[in-house]
Amino acid sequence: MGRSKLSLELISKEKSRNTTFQKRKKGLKKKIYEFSTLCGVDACLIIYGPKHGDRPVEPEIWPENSGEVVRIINRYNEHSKEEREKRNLNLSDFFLDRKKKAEEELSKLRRNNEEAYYSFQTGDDQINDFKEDQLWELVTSLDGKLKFMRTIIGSMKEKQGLMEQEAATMIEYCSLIPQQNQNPSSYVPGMYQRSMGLDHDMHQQQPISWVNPLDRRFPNDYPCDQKLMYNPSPMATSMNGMDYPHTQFSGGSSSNLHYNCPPLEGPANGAVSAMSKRSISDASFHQFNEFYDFQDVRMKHRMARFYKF
Amino acid sequence: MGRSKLSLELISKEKSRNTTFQKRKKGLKKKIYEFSTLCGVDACLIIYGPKHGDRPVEPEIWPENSGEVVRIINRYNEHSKEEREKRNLNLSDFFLDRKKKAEEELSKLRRNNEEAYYSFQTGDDQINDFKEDQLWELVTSLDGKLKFMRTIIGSMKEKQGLMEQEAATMIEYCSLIPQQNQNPSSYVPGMYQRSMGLDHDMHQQQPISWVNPLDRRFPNDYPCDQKLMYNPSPMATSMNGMDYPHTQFSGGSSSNLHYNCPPLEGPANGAVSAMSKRSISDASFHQFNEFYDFQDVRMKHRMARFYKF
DNA sequence: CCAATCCATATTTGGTCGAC
DNA sequence: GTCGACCAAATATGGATTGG
Repeated sequence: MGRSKLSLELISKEKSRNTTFQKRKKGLKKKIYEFSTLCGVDACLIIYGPKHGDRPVEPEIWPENSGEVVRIINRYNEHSKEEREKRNLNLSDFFLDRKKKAEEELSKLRRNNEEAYYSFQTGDDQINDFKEDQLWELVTSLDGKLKFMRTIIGSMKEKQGLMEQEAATMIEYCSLIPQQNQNPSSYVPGMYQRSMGLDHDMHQQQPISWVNPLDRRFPNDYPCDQKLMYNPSPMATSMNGMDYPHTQFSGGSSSNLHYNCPPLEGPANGAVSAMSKRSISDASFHQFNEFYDFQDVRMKHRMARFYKF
Repeated sequence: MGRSKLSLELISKEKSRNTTFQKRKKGLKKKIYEFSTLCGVDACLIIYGPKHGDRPVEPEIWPENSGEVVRIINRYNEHSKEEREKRNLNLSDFFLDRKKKAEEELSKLRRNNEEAYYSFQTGDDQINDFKEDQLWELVTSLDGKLKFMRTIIGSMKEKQGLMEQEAATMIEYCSLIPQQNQNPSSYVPGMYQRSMGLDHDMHQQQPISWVNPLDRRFPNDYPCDQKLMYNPSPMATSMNGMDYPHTQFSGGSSSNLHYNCPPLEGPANGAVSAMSKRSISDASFHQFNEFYDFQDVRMKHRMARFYKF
């Protein structure tokens, strides 16, 4: 009988496909084992089998020791992160510095979160409970926020010709921020917050104001004209035209349901300086980042641009 | 001459080790390509070559597209995370069922997100841009939300003796939800949203109301007395005392800056039925979950209890 | 030194069959 | 049906050779 020639396309018959899967999987593992042994190199293999209909697919790995796999994956991630950073070398030092600091803070915060998480799981933490109505308020509020954001997004149709390189950089940046944090400096210093319509349990209240899109000034602590100051190739060329997010607040609607975020530090107090808008906390950005799904990814890019880059 | 038999140990001669490395690497990639194609499965390969003395080792991957590799790695990470979480199998069927459904939806949403992400990265998606002031509104709003939540949390001191087992289940549930989603059913059907104090670009507006903590009723579509209805061991025993989150909205403060979330479906329309509160969307929950950090994890637990369990 | 090619043989694997 | 074993063709690949 002998072996028939293979046709390099999906094997149609499920039965023989499964057989081939098993056989070749075995062969593959043997190959990679030999390879790794003979050449003395790190290698790993991840295989997702065809879903067997009922159970969720189990990944098959080589080496069997998943710790090894994680190690190699991390090594890879490290590498690709470095790659990413290398590609970002055409950013100005100004932005690189900001990025670096954010990353440092992030990893610290992540550690904190993990510690909190596990100390909780192991019962080292105390469990507090809350009033139902308060919890429901939160949900309601968040759903409202969501709806609001979607509406805003839906109304945002203007484009600014964001260059692809820039976009890639930003999405990369976003992908560096998969965690929330618990940094108390999560407030916008000196920035009055818009109300969420609930003053329950709030003690500090005062009218809020919001960004008036027509009242803009260029900040003087920020490179308004990137092209002149850095000319960092692709980024810079699309940097102009969006250097005025650091606006003073003024006018705008107000609510009788509100609260304010008192300034924590920084120069701002009362009138909001450009700096205070610049220094909006990482926490906020991270939460922003987490809060919206990929459909809203474009917004993230804009945020990243204003915030970090 | 022909081929000599291999000895399955590190090849000592650097020269021939390198040759073998090159040859077998190629063969391995071919194998995995065939494997993946023939069997139609996800697979990826990471190889670290021997360091060439001078330059840092470059990883070789298959598929060549590093995005694919990242996707598969993430899938693997997701999986191992879920594995870890499956250790808590001592849940009642009631909760297991809910958990399973949530997991399924989640993985679907993740897929969607990943697709969106990569289609974006490869430029298949369009890049839309937004107005700065709108973006800043969002940040401001989110920061305000954060502050609000912290204040609420600070004021929540009552405890209800949440049992540890229950807490573990909930944190597990929460940790299953690391992604946002783009499900349009993210709104609370029939639930009026509290305002965020911004009616810019909003077209549907009407006065909002919010949960009055004093106006509570027990819903009749929800197991008020878990102990009698299910008695699902550890969970149920702590279920009583928090079965009245499904309150009709009434009274409360209102804002002149607001919007509403129109009912999408379900029985609720106008007055909010208990059911409508029950059926608050997963999307909302996920976003809630993402929005707050571990310091606020206790709140998540309560949410999970009201929402899912 | 590297890469491509050749060659002969080592290995892999599709199809089949039998045990369970 | 799942598994392993078997068989023969298909592949992979050490090692030599060739061409830079």
